[in-house]
Amino acid sequence: MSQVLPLDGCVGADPESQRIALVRDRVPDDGEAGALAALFRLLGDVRRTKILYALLEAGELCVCDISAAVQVPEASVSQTMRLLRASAVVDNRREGRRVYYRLADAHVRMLLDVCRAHTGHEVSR
Amino acid sequence: MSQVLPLDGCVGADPESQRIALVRDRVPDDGEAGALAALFRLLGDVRRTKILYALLEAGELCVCDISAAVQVPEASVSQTMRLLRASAVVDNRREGRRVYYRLADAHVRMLLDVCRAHTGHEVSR
DNA sequence: TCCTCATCTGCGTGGATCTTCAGATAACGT
DNA sequence: ACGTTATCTGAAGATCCACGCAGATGAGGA
Repeated sequence: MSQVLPLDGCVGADPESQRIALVRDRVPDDGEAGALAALFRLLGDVRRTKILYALLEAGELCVCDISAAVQVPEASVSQTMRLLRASAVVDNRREGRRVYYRLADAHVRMLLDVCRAHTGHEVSR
Repeated sequence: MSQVLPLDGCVGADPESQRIALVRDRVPDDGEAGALAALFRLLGDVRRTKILYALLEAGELCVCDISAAVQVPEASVSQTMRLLRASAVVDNRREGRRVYYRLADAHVRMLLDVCRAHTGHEVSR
């Protein structure tokens, strides 16, 4: 493990440093920050991003449909969906030999919308 | 480049496959998906996540303040901020020998809020 | 001008992650 | 029960990226 930082530099004993101490206490700890980062990292892949936006458009798709929609081998899609489902980003529903996937909740849809808005490729609705 | 997939599997010529074709056209292309994924990936790191939430709390912090708040060497913070600034996730302002960073816009703040809400660590406001 | 402090940059290494292949499992129709 | 189709799983190889050090740059004060 890394030793505690000396806390030198421009930080002194002024009221300013007390403000920093307050911020330090409110910053997410390793556990929470890890969970938050894991969610973002899950969305941070071109293939997964395409799949998620396909689901955002279509509402519900099975593996072979996703494969056709984003031009990715079915085995890869399946593996990707496992990751997304493990982190509750998507839900699944079995119907016969097909497994249909959909975005898990409104939070995920909101993340996708806000991100697209930020990058400027906003969709005219 | 990768050859086009055979499009076999469960996809036929039914109206269903036409729906899939429509979805395929609306899925972000490699360029846009790359930009979207890059933004998410940028947020998908424990260190960066902590820094961003620190900025969300504090509003504006200089490199040495961030270093103290998240317990990370200043050089590492500096390097991290360069990445975040390159993708317009944060803005910076120079004042004397200090450089103050802040979250770039409301979109970023919204992403952080929604993500925190999804992981269940919601803040009481 | 010289010195100090805050910040920035380049490089090498280690670890984590994505991709693909090949086979296993599950469900349906006959 | 058998064969076919859709989906899932495990492992190996290649790739990418973060981390930390060590030195460079820029700004301010004496």
